[in-house]
Amino acid sequence: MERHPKHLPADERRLATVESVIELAAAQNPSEITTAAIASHMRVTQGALFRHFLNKEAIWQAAMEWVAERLLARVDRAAAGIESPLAALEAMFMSHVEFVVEHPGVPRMMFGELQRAEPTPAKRMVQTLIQRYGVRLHRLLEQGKACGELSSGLDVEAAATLFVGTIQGLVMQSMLAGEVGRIRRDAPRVFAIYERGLRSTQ
Amino acid sequence: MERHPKHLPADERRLATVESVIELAAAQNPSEITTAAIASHMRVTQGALFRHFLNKEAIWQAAMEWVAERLLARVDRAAAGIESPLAALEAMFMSHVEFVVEHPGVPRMMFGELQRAEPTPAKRMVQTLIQRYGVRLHRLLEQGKACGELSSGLDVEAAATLFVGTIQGLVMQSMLAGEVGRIRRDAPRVFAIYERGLRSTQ
DNA sequence: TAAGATAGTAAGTACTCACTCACTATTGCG
DNA sequence: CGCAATAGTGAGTGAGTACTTACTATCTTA
Repeated sequence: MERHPKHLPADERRLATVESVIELAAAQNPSEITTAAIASHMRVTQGALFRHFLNKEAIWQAAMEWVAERLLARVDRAAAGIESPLAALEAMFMSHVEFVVEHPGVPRMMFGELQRAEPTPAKRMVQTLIQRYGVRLHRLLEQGKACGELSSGLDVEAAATLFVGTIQGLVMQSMLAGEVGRIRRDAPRVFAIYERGLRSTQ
Repeated sequence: MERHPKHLPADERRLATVESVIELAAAQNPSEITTAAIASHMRVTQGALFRHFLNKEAIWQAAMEWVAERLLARVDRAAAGIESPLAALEAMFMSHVEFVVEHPGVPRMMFGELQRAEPTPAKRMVQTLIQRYGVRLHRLLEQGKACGELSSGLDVEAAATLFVGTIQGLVMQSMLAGEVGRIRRDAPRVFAIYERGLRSTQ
C-alpha cells in the first residue's frame, strides 16, 4: 500500500491538489500559499501542477467548488427530515461549525477570496455559495415564522446576516486564541443567544 | 495651498504613509498592497518609505496602532455618559459600524493580520486591540445583568463573541454586495435581533 | 546667508513568484 | 509485447517584490 504513488490519473491528481490547498490553508495565510508549497506538500514538482490546471487561479476555483459542494451537501443532510424549522437551523449551524473545525482553512479562504477587488472565478464561486446558503436560511426562517416558532415580526434578511456573522465571530475568536477546538465548545453557547433573538415570546 | 508638498517632516510623512495604507486597503486586498503602491499613492518614490520605516512590517504595525487608537477612542466616546448599559452597547455598536463604513479596509486588514501564522508585531497589535475591546464589552454586559436590563442567565463571553461576529457578518455581507453603504442600513436591523437575544424577558 | 541636518530620488540588488518546455518515466491497451 | 498516451521532472524565464545606496534637493537655524 503505497501512500504516495508517483503517477496518478488526472482527476485524482486534481482532487489531491485541492485537498492540499485546503490542508495548507489550515496552517497558514491562504494568500501566501504558493504553487511550490502545494506541489511539495503532495510530493510532486511544481511543473506537474500546470499539467492539470491552466494556472493558479484555476486551482483556487477548483478548491472553492470543492468547498461549495461539500458544505452545502453537509448542511442539507443535517437539516433534512427535521420538522421544526428552528431545530433545523440549529442542526445546520452545528454541522457548519463541524465542517469549519475539520477544515479551518476554509473560512479564511472564503473571506480572502471575497475581499479581492477583481471578480475572479473563485470569488464568484464563493458568492454563489453564500447566495445558495442564504436561500436555505431564508426558507427555514420563513417557515419558522409561518409555524409560529419564530417571532412574527422577525426581519428575515437581518437574521440570515446574523447567522453567518455568528459563525464568522466564532472563527475570529478561534483565530485569536489560536486553537480551533474552541469553536466546538463555544458554538452552542453563541447559538443559544442567537436563537433567543429569533424566538417568538409566548 | 499645496496638496502634496514634496518635503514633509518625518512624523507627518509617517502619518501620511499609514493613511495611504488605510485608503488603499479600502479598494484592494490588503495583503496585495505593495510598498510601491503605497509610495505612488502618496506621490513619493519607494525608497523614501524606508527612510521612515525599518521595513514593511513596521508600516503595518504603525497602521494597526492607528486603528487601535482611533477605534477604541471612538467607541469609548460613543458609550461615555450613557446610563443604560444596553443603550451604551448600542452606541458602541453603531459607532464601530460608522468607523468601518468610513474605513472599509480596516476589518480586512485586521482579519488578514489575524490569520498570519507568525506572530508579527501587527498581529499582536490586533490581538491586544480586540482584547481591550472585549474588556469594554464584558464590563457593559455585566453591568446590564446587574441592573436587570439583560437576562440574568446571560453567557457574557458568548455575548461578546456574538457582538464582534455581528459586525463581522455585516462586513461580509457588504463585501458580497460590493457596497459598503449597506452596512449602515442593515446595522440597526441586525442589532435589534442581537439585543433581543440579550434582554431580560419581563 | 552659509552649512549642517533632514527628506526624497533613481537606479540598482537579491530573491521569490507563477508559469514554460524539452525531456523522461509510467501506464494501459491492441 | 510494443507503443502511444498520459503524468512527472528539472532547469529554465521574466515579472514583480522588499529593501539598499550613492547622490541631490530642500529645510532650518546660527
